[in-house]
Amino acid sequence: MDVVLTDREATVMDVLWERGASTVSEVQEGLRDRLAYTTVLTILRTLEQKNYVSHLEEGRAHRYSALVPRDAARKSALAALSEKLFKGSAELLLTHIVTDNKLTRDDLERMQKIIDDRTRTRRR
Amino acid sequence: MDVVLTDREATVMDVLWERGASTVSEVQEGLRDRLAYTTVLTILRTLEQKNYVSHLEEGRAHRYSALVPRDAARKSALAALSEKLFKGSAELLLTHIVTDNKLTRDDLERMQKIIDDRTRTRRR
DNA sequence: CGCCATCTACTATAATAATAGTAGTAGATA
DNA sequence: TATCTACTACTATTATTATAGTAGATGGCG
Repeated sequence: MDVVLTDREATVMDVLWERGASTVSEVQEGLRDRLAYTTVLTILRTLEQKNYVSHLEEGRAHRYSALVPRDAARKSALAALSEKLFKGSAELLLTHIVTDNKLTRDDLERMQKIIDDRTRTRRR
Repeated sequence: MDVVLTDREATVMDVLWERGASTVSEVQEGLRDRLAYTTVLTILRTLEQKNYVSHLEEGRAHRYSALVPRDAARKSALAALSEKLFKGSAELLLTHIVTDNKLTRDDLERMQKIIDDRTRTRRR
């Protein structure tokens, strides 16, 4: 499943992923930027149209919940970026991450471990 | 410097990065998708307006060249994605890459080596 | 030297994103 | 029960993206 989110949509999905099913007001409160109530509602509608969220009636209000898992969104976005600027190569992408000068030796060691673990649990 | 490219813009920049300075026709030929000449021109204009490319007159034609290096675009895009879906964490991002099931053991080992090398040449 | 092909400049259009206002409804409350 | 207020539905606006057409200029060729 391909999950394509705009920046703003991602921030809204984040609220749903973090808090779970939420009403429009709750999402609005959960956002860092102060957006109009109707703006938040519009975004949720768009997301619903894309089938990324659904809602249940709850009294007069609607309670929205994420239909797509965060990981799916992450995976899609990574794949898209890799295609767009890294010739579809995960390795090239990783190389860019690890050659980032902001990373400390500690960061690198933790990354090392992440790959280590993965290599060990990998079946082939 | 922040380099934000749309998908299509990225494919055009790719041609410039690969072939070096090119005329509109050359870019058009270098693109996988067959776009109208004027479409390619329009995209180059947009990129010029964003200061990502510049051009020199060459006879009646213009020869466009990239002003931003590919690495800068990659870095910007990675940072943006990390912010958007990975809470700004490079590690989280990396974790997602390496847990991708499409990666073979070989891929992982090469990644391992990339980090190894980086760790060794790292000053702190 | 006149015409044609090639180029740029300008304009256009449909789609999507980001943001929000207005109208109308229905539950809660005084 | 009448009113207020929170909530959704619908509409609107501005910006950007993606794509391309038309007009006008110009250089090369026959």
